[in-house]
Amino acid sequence: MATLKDVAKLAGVSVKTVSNVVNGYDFVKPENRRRVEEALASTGYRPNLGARNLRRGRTGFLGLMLPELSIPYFGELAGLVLQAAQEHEWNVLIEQTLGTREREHNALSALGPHLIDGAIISPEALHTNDFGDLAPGVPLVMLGEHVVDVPIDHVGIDNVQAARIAVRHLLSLGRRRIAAIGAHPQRHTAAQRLEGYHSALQEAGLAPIPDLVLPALRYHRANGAEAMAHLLALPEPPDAVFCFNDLLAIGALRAAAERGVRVPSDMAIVGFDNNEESAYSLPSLTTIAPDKAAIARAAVDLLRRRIAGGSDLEPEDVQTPFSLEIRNSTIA
Amino acid sequence: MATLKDVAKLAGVSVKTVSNVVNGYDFVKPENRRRVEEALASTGYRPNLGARNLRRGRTGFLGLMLPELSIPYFGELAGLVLQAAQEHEWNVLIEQTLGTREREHNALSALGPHLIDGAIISPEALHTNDFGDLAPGVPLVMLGEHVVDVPIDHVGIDNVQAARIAVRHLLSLGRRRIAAIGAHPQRHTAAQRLEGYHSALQEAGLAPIPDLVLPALRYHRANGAEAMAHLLALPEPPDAVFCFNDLLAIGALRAAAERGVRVPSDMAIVGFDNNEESAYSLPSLTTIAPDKAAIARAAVDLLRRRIAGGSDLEPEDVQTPFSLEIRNSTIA
DNA sequence: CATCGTTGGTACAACGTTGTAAATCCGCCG
DNA sequence: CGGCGGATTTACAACGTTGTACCAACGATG
Repeated sequence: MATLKDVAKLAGVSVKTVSNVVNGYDFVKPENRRRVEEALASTGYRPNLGARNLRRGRTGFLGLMLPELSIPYFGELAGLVLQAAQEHEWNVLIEQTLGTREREHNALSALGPHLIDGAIISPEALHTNDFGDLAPGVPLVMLGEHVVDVPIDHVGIDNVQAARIAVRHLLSLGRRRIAAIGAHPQRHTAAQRLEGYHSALQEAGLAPIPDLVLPALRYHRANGAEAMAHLLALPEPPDAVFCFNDLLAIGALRAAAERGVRVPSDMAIVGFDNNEESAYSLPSLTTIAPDKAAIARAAVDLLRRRIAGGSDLEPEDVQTPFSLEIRNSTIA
Repeated sequence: MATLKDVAKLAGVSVKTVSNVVNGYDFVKPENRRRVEEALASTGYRPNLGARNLRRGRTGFLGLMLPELSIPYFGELAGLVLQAAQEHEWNVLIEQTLGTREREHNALSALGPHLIDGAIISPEALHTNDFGDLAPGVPLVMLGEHVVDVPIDHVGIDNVQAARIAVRHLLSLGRRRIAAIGAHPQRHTAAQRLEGYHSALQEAGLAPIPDLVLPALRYHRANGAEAMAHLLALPEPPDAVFCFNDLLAIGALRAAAERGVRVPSDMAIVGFDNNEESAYSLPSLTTIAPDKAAIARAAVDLLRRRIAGGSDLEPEDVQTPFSLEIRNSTIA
């Protein structure tokens, strides 16, 4: 593997001159530039990024920590983060936390200060005090969950409002017994979506029915199916369900179909995330559609700002837009 | 950020002694070891991996190049590769090629020799001669597509046999007009699956019907829907379809439903990949299920072998197991 | 008592790059 | 022709780590 030294020897100039050519420094005699470029080409020189970064004090890597790439939302988001990072010549190191606090903790400390210039983390189980001693000095952006009392940049959507809009949509269709699937004791986003759900009901003058609010330990399809089965076994089943993500909704859809419950006529369903698959389910899924590309861009931009600007900036909380994507699971 | 030097000064020993403690060298006086460990803890020392790798000549990174993380198959696969790599203390750098030859080319040359110890690539458009000058000396493992005349390790499944089994299954159900969706002029896997399709038909003594073999430029849901629409517009539509991946099948499922064609009674559908979503579609999708975890492990193992053993090893071609997952899109 | 091996420790160089400061070149002005 | 100033090039150090070679102390061995 050719180094600057090899190229320099071949071209008959100093190492630094080669470095200058490589880095686009202006004042190099045309003759020398030509010779160097020739030598560069003939050796197939590639800069050793490790050495370069050691010297420059940057690594050129961003860390991206998320629960699981196999979850469509995160797969889609990761792809967009990769694109956004690439536009600023960053490579991305992805770490899967599997949603456990321990793994999130590990990921945060393993991607030490020297490995990455900054990190984007989508936490599920992290606690406030996990941030203190970990990765000190590494700029961090949180996605989704907003741990309030830690001064960290955050990107997300207005979950309360989004949930409210979803439920209002169901109300506008005349549904009155509206269930919710996805309550969770620890997850902040779950609490927010629940709040939006409740406030929409209240706006409509409806009393909350505790039996219609179902928890979900995980947000997978199986959990949605299970919850829907439970709802359908109630003496008075709901006529609509708001699921806190699309996977839950897809599971719910299946459980309904298995029991001969027709969607949307007997049961309207709304999801959250707008996974690609949701446009193709049968029926297609009405869902809250966050602007994932905007989230990815905002996260990378916040990191850029903080990496450039230092750590004394006020933490920012960026709210990205979303929309309600109306499909056949609510209107045939 | 603390360095070895800082720790050494604090502990009152030489830099190397600290390095020795950090790296678990045996012969350090207990007293000194204690002092060093104390200093290590109090400074919160983290080794600078860049510098360490510069010194050691390895990077600790694997490259993973695939078309798009938002495609479920690749999202799931990437997650498993991450896990397999993590077991051997490798970090993974993911590069999205978006399936274009140019991007695949770039990815291959950008993740230069110094950035990664080896790469796993799932090519879609790469040509034979793209491998020559790129990343010389970087061990490479190819997934899926098998570019035959390049001596590179390869992991995949027996596509011909898998396709044959899928089509045999349809034949065993009494279907006789069996279509195929996913033919593609360049893709090697497409050719193999087509071959399996044809050979199964031949076994059954059926003549191939060219009109029933549909191409797909991309393997997305939309392409499957489009193809199915086309099939249903034929004067004599098929009674079954073998789709070359699950996304095509999901799209086909939807197009069928939109036209009131019942699956499986009017039309049986088989997919390929066993995406998680396919167990939850309506009806659930019969599909070829590759052992993705085995693929991920095999790829990482091949890389380990080659990184350790040198480049003069014979290229290996590992075939991983698969199974036919029978669900409701073929049997109600 | 000289020698030896083991244990414990150190100084130095090197990995490949780039910033700094200093050296050299060259045309041109006076 | 001496010298000035910009253009061009260079040597050197440094980033943080670890391998190599070497030194020192010590108890045991002959």
